[in-house]
Amino acid sequence: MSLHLYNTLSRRKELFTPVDPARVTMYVCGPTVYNYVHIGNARPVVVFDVLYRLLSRDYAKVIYARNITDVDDKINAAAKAGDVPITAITEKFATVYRDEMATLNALPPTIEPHATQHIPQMISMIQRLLDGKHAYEAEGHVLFHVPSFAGYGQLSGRARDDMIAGARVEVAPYKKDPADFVLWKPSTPDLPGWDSPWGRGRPGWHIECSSMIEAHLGPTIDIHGGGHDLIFPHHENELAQGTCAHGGAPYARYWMHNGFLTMNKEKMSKSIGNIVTVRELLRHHPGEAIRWALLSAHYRQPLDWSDDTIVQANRTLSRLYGALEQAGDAPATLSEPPAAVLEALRDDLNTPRAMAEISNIAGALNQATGAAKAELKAQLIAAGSLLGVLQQPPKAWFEAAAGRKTIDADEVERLIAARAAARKARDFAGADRIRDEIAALGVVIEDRADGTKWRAAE
RNA sequence: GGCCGAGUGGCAGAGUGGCCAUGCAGCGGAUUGCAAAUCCGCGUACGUCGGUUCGAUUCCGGCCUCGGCCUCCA
Repeated sequence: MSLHLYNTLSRRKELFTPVDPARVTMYVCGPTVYNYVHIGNARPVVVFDVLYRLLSRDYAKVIYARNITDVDDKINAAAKAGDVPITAITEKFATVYRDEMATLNALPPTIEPHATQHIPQMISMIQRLLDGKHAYEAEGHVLFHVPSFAGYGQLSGRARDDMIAGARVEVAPYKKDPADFVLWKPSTPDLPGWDSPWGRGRPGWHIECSSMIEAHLGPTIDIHGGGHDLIFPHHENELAQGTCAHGGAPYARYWMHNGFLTMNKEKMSKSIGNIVTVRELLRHHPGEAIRWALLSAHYRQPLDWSDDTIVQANRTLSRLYGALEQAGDAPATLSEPPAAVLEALRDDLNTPRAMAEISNIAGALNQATGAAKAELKAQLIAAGSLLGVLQQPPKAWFEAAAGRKTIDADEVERLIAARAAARKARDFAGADRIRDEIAALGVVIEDRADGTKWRAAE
């Protein structure tokens, strides 16, 4: 059992060794809850869910935290626009998010900390940064002083001069250094705010994650994950403030970042407007197919999303569920996941390779008989459990597909019975006519040894 | 401009210094009353120009194209 993970910090694959094998810690940046999430937002959730499943196999206790950012200017704007309280926005979308991610078969994280429930911890961390001369107060703001941390820039691989040269925003006049970032900012009376030693205000974005990590996971965590775009500035800043608040102790040992989902080769983003929401996709496709599609490319590679992506994923899953279905009578013995699948995932979460192995198992299962059939079926299910797929009864998969098409099952059954009668009478022309009627209902039938089965056509 | 990543067959997408990826679609065959499902087989795939090598899609260099980050962003 040797897990290798690509570490953004070192820019290479490294053997994973936790600080404490009895308590493995992992933190992934979650959503700011002000709107429905798009399919790109779901990628890290699904990717790190696979990692969580893999770690949970090998370590007795894995603490996985995924935060909810529920204080943010965009939330304030959304509340104002809808003329509703802030919490009406955050509670609604946090619930929607949780439900949607569950539909994608993502296990609930161990902890889902909310930013607003950790204000005292943030104030405490900011105070420590002030005491250590890593931060200063200016015009009601508290800012992290970047030059106070020599290691700044190591995660994103940026030199300070480049950052200053490339800065595309106006530098606030109260900053001692252009790279300094906000830990605490003042709130006007109409905005959410908390009392602090620096007046009524609210936290900056970066300090939220660091404080929640400290509160729930400890000063040094094993794995910190998120989308590629968070490397700079968010994770670079987290790394700086977290390290400085802990007297130089390492903040996170393995930094992992998933690549982007693109739409026509362009980043999917709310500001560009080329987004597809998870909510919309779930109207037409099973969550499991969305999950399969998200895992069909290696997590660090870009993945171009199109209608075809999800259609292909759906068909592939139908083939796999078909293999399980025809093995229906074989008792599913308990099985360890096949070594090849495990090996692929332990090589920096190579999900496409794992999927290729799964396809091979399905092919073997389709041909197997007797004990081999039971064993292969169990292997397929065990392999699927690592990826978070193939865990429902095949029947449920195919019925759900039919359910999305609003098919009259009674009518289909009636026609199948009529066709069976015609076939028995060797009236094949009549049988074929009935099959055309069935096809017209959007149903495909299969004559099998144990009778005629039907499923929804695409 | 700085930093980073990518270019593989009709599509998606792994991987490798010489031999099958895998899936979807297509074609041919087996099977079937006919289908469907399944199985078997098929298709001069590795952006481009050089270099190293007995041999490069894989290593090295140049070039072209595309994308990401540079304080909103998964």
